[in-house]
Amino acid sequence: MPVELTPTQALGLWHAVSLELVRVDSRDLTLRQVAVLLEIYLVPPPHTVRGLAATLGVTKPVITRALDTMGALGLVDRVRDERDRRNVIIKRTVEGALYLEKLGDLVINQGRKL
Amino acid sequence: MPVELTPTQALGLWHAVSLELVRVDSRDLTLRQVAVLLEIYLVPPPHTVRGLAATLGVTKPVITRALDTMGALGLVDRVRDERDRRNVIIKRTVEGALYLEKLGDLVINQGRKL
DNA sequence: ACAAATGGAAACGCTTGCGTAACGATCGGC
DNA sequence: GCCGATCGTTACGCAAGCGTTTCCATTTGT
Repeated sequence: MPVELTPTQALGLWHAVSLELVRVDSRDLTLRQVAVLLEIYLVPPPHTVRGLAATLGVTKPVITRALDTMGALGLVDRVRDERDRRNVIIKRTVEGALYLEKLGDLVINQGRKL
Repeated sequence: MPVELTPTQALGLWHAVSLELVRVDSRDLTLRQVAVLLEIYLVPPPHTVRGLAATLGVTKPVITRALDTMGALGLVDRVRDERDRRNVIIKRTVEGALYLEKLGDLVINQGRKL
C-alpha cells in the first residue's frame, strides 16, 4: 500500500515534523538514536548490538552508546542472552513504545495538514 | 491536499528515511540543523538569526552555530543586510537546494515502498 | 548627539558523541 | 582442554553542540 507524495509534500512533511520535534522534545535524540529506536520497535526481534550496527552501517560502539543513552531515558532495555552469554538482547519498553506512538501521531497529524 | 497515513505507515516512513540518512549521509546533520535548513528553503525569505531562533524555540547562539556548520558545508550562506547592518540575511545555495532535493526524493521513494 | 535598545557573534566551561584500539567474557572447533 | 574467534563494552583523545554571558556594531528615540 504505497504512499504517493509530491516533492513539496515530502519536504513539507519532513519540515513540519522536524520542527515540532525540535520545539517539543527536550530529549533531543540524534538521528542515529532515532534510527536505532525505530529499528528495535518496527523490526521483529531479537536485536543485538552487532546486528543493529550492521543494519545501520556503523560501528559497535556507536550502538552501545546509543543504547546507553536511550536506556538511561528508559526507552530501551538490555538483557544478556542466556543461550549465548556473549550476546545482549535489546528489549522494548513501555516508555519507548509510548515515545514512538507520539512520533507516529506527529507524522500523521502533520501529514494531514499538508 | 492532506496526506492520510496509518500509524504503521507513519512510523515505517520515518524509520526507512532515518535509516537511509544514517547509512548514506556522512554529513550527519543534527535534527536542529535539518529543521533550520528546511525552514530556510521552504519558507519565503528573508530569514534572520533572530527569526529562526524564535521559530525553532531556541536561543540565538544555537542558530549561529548551526549556520556556522552548514555554511562550512556550503548548504547556506550569510550576507549582511545593507538596509539594517545589524541584521544578517541567510541565503540559500545551490548545494543546499540539491541536498534537500535528495532528501525529498528519499522521502518519496521510501513512501512508495510502504 | 548621545543614551538605550537591538542583532548577531564570540567566549566560557561543560556535556555528549565520535573513531580507533584495546579489553574481558564466552563460545566453538579440534 | 585449549586456542582462536566472536560479542559487547571500555578507554582514549578529539570534535562538536550546548546554555549562559558578554561583547561589538549598528540603529533608534528623544
